[in-house]
Amino acid sequence: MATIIDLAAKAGVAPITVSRVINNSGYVREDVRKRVQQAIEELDYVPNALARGLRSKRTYTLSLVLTDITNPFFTTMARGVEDAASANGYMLLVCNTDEREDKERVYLQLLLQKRADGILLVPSRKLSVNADLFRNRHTPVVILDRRVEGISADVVRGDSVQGAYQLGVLLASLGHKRIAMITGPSGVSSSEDRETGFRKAMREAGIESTLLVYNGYFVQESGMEMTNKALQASPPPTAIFAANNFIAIGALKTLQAKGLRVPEDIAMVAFDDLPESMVTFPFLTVAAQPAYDIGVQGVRLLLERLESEAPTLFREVVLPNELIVRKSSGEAVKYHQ
Amino acid sequence: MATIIDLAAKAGVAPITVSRVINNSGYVREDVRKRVQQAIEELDYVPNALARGLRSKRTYTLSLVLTDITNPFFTTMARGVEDAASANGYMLLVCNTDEREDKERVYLQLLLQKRADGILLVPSRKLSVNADLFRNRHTPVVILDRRVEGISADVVRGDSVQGAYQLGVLLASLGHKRIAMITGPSGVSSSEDRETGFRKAMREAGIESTLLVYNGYFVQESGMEMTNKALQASPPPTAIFAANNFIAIGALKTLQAKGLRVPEDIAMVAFDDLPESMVTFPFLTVAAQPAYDIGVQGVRLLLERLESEAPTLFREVVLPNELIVRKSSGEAVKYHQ
DNA sequence: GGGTATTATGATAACGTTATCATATCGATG
DNA sequence: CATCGATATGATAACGTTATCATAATACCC
Repeated sequence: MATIIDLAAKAGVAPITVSRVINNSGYVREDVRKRVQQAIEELDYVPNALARGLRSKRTYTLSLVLTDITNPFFTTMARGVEDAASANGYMLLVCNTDEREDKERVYLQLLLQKRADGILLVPSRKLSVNADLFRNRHTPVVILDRRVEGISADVVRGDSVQGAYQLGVLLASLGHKRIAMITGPSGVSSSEDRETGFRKAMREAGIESTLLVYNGYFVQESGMEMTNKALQASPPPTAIFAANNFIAIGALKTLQAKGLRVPEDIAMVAFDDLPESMVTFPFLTVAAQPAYDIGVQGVRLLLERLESEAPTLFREVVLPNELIVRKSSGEAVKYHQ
Repeated sequence: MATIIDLAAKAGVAPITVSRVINNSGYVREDVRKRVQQAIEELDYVPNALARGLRSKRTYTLSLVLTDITNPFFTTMARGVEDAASANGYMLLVCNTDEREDKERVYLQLLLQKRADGILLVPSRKLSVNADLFRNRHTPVVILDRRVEGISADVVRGDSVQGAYQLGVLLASLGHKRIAMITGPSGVSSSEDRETGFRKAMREAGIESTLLVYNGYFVQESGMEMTNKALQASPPPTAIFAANNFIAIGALKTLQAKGLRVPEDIAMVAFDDLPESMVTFPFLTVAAQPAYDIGVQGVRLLLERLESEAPTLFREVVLPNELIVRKSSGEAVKYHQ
């Protein structure tokens, strides 16, 4: 493969002059530039990003480490990250941790090795065992979607407390007194924050004491299991709050299997909307997070820090959710418990 | 950041010995290995993958260029690629082209610059304007999901002809005589192959002359538009074949908006299943492609070529689809046209 | 026309690692 | 004990690029 040395020989200049042409830096006379560009064409030259990165200490690569690439919420977020990155001349590396801290560690180490200019991370746990990887390193990090302790970084996330609170207020206002919350694991901030917000709404409505809470995982099967358990409670809930989209779909499946209609027999609300393109008949009432925007803002903060326009203190950007009321939350409840 | 030179100084050995420890290559005495490993710990060393790749000409990175990361079919395929890559010690770079050849070109150029060891490509067109990028380069390429002309590469794809044929046979056997096919653009092999397979079934059933064909794009909006047009035909179709999942969802939306019930008023079949985790009540009859497996097989062929166990000739792996009959295709039609 | 700023080009070294070749030690073998 | 293969370590150069510093040519100003 041709190198700038070959190009330099062909164009009759020094390698560094070729470098100047490629990078559009420094001074190059117009006719020299033409000669070099012609040599580039003729030799079918492809710059070696490894050598460039090694010498210049900039790879123009960002990396995104997230927990579940099959979840449309994260796919959308990733799209936001990608668009913002590529608009600024950066490539994006995406890694998937399956919510596992060991995989997270392996990937973060690999990314540090590759000298990505910056990292966007959806941490799998609030208390990260991988926080140590970032100490004494100058690779800047932005935390997305969740809070984490022990990592000095900017944070961009949706307002889980507020979104869950709104959904709770809605259910309470519809007259529900016995509500089940099916959520992710404790130790994950989004899960905990949604519980906090929802509890607050319950407390204000005076029905916190009858609240049923089930902790599981942010996947469909877990949604099914938790729903099964919730339905066995006595008295059973008249409404369910699912803490993310996959849990919600699992719940709907279980309800359908049991012959329970939504919202006639039981009401449902959930966190995270599904993309319009994937749902034939949207009917879940949700707190929709600005997934795409979380990604875009994350890149903005990261690039500011790379170009050292950022303040020394770390920032936390909390974006509001949108409450979308559809069929699944139903009408006001007409009966007593 | 610490380098192997620092480590060497600390451990009292030559840099190359440190390299041997890190790579587990050559001979190193046990006590020396221990000393070096301790130095690695103490200095919190992270190898520089840029320098490694530059010198050794191997980056242990594969890249995947696909057309639509928001489509669960491709997400699943990407999962297969990722799992297979990481199981073999390779990282994965994923790029999204939005079916645009200009974006495809930019990304392929970047990947060549980064010296990815191999590329997995879902080409946006059958006649690729970017084929030239691979000539006289030794970066091996595997084409996924589609056929392409002018690129010397292994190919792994689902059998679009067969899948579409099966769906066509099914609809014909149910008694449909007037069927609309809503598909992607001509010039994309998957789109064309599905038309070929479907037409074959129609021909064999003696109803090719009444077939309605609409070309659009593999996105929801296009599915809506094509369905609208199809319904205006005279006589209107009694069944629709959607050539991918997003087109199908668009069609369902339009049918619902018009108050048409599926399958009672009009039957539907489609290509590509949606993941179980995303659909509450699966009811589309589909030809499901082995998306995950396409990814896995692609990596296998690529790695074989990297380790030069592959034959000189290029291989084409065509995986069968699974016909999943659900509600949307309905019962046998009881009426005449 | 002498001095200064701007434009243009290059020599050299360095980024951090490993390929290649060289050399030394050790144990086993007959 | 001479020989040989296995074990162990290192010196040197190279991968392809750009940072840094130096120098030359040109333009500009009073």
